[in-house]
Amino acid sequence: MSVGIRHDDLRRRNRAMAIAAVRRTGHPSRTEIASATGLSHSTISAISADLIGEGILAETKGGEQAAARRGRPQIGIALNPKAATVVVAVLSLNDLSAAVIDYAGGLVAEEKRHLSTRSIARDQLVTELVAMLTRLTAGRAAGGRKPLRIVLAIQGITDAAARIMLWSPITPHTDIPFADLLEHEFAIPTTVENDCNMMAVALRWRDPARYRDDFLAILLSHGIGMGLVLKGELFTGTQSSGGEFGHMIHTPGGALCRCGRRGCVEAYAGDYAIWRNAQGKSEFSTPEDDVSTADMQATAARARAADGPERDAYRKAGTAIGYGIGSLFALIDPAPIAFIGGGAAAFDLLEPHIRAAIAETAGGQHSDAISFDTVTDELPLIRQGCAMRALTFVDQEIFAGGVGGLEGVGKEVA
Amino acid sequence: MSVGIRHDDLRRRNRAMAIAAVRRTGHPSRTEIASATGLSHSTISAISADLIGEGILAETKGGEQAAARRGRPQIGIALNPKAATVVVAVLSLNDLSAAVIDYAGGLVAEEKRHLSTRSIARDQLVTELVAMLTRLTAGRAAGGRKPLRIVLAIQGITDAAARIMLWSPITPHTDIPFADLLEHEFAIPTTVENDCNMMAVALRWRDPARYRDDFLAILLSHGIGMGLVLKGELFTGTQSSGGEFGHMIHTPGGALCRCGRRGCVEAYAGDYAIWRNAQGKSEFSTPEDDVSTADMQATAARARAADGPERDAYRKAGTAIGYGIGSLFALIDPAPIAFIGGGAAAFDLLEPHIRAAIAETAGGQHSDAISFDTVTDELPLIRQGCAMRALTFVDQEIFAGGVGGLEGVGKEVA
DNA sequence: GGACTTTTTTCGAGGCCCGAAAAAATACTG
DNA sequence: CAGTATTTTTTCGGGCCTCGAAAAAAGTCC
Repeated sequence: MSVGIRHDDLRRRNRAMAIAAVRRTGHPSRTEIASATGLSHSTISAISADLIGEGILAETKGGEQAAARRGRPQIGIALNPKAATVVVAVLSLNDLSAAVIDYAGGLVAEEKRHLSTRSIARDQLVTELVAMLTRLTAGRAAGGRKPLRIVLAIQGITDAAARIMLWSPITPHTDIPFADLLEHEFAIPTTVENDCNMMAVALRWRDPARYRDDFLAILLSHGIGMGLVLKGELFTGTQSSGGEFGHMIHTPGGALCRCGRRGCVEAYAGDYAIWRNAQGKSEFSTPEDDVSTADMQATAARARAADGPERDAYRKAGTAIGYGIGSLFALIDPAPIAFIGGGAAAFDLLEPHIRAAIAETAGGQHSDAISFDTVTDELPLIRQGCAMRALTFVDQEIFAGGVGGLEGVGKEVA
Repeated sequence: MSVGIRHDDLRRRNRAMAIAAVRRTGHPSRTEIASATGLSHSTISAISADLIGEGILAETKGGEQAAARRGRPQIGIALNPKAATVVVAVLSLNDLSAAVIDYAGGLVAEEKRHLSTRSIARDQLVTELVAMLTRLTAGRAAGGRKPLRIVLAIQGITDAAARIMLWSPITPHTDIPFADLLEHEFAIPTTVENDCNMMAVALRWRDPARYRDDFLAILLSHGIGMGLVLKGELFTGTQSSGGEFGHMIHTPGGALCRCGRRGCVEAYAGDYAIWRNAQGKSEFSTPEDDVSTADMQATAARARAADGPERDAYRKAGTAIGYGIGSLFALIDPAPIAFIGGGAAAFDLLEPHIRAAIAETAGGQHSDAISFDTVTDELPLIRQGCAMRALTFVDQEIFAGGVGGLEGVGKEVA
């Protein structure tokens, strides 16, 4: 149950609003913040004076002046990059990458390396992650302050509290409590997020005009994932990170899915499924562990060249995706979609069948109006999503609270 | 974008919290309200003094004393039934019913009548509704105050703003702006809600222990509907009342649905679909407009008696529902389900197949743990849901604002 | 250089919530 | 039965916070 608003919450919330307005807008003037938040000029004046005093925000000296208008010029206010840093890490199939990001979202340092995630031991996986984060933060800890947040994105399912990786296709190990492990190691608040959810978060920051309140980010790669934003909020399941679009049932009793069940969308549209169909193997044969990008590109090329089993495989994939989207649209109404990942490179092969299938469903009446978009490289998107997630946490949970920024952290160090 | 908290919003919100606590709890003491809302005793004391002074709440004189404990006895605070009335109306196939409800949720007056909704003219439909509401409110307007809210529940789809009936199976007419029509007629704020959503709302009030944050209410009748509560909030589509569970696709290209598409869950599990299969007709034959309750009962009886086409029809229905639920659970994780309506009377015939299908899906791992519940008579549930919806609107939008209750309304009349 | 315009800050007023203390109302106890 | 203990409710003063109005600041325009 939601709880009453204490008097001290008031300032906290309004500070959070002001910070959020700055993060969204870039370098708004006080007047702009006031109108964005609906608060009075005097309140914004007081709050921004505090935030600047605490080193969280900073006035943009000079900068590119807006067209010199009559009247006192506006003073831009921006995030102070030095106010904090956060750490993001992305764990995907056979790859681990991480970065340190400053408070304004700028890259401070990054590292990326190969890791045989499918064969590595459980402890070793954690150790490698800890080691990378240690390397990234070690040099910087001396010069500055400890990062205020770690966000780890993984392909797979997490619990609703974003603390435990419940299951992932990239490793046989399950129920790894990454958040606890990293918090114990670094004493920095940590969450574990689903990669597709982070893609959705990133899209919202990248293109707020297009991806505002309601949209889907669908990952087309070895498996099928989805991040869903509804009414401006990331949609998650009740107990898990949720949104397992790839495991909606397309055909009861149908093709064998990597998850062991039958007829999932993924069992038709995942890389392994397209590959399986293109190779003319039985739909019930065991899925490949991995299909190389080169193989998928070759398959797509053959599908484009001639009407053979490859083209048919993409037809089946598009149909499964389309019906899945149709069923989803029956529940949430149509919304714009971004297709992301390697599979999006073959989107030309999928799109007609996706549209045809959607047209057969409840979302179909506006089938033409549904707009698609593709992004082939998912990693930057995931990383950006993690960064924004981490930073908004710092904004709202730490800096909104008052003791924060350079001052507060400085004291802590002393 | 969410907006800053103005100073005057504070009291408004905390008043709303206090009222909500009373509505949930029945007749809590000030101390209980304080702990429920997290506000201090002094604040609650002030707020409840105001609310009592305005005639919104009232101390429960005497009443059944809680086990006499040491110390000053708690004074129960309850909703003042006379503080307001609301009007609820339910429009379903061939039936129109309406009621006036007092502020404490008690029935003041009701009326119910037959209406040939499928053949009636558009204007006539509205006229009949207006006439019934006029009759119900007329006598009372003299003695008291005008109702503060009208909530109309319909089978079918509304827009997200709950103002327009976009489509309904009970009438060929579409896009009827009921909210505007009734507001114009009565000058009372009105919303139009989906019947299944109201069932879900009602379940939450009836049995909060079982139906708290996440659950489904599935209507099994001529068509299939769903109300969905996620994270304590009614889930609606982005553009419509949403949650068209019955039109998720069960089998691409499958049985002909009433909606004109193929393979929807409803095309297997709606009364008309069960009837069609039981009669041995083609899955592609045009659905009956209506199947009588008696016919459905007879069909169920035959299905129970012998393994024939009737039993098979229920098997297909249960399978479709189960796979639909499975796909839904892939998105939202498993949650308790209430099956409501005439179809729930044959739930014994459906349940094994529903469970078997769910077990084949992503929600399957906990298939046994998913608990089902049935309610055969939907109308009281819909009406209660409407009443609670209307009353909580009055609580939060009117009475929380200060000028309200007997006083304020009295002034208005004067 | 003065008038005008727009942004930002300052200041006093009004509200609201909180904690502590007081008041109220009842049970317990000898 | 009177006094004590206990629990609930109210009262009161203090501290914040937001707001509107007015003042100050910092330019452009003529």
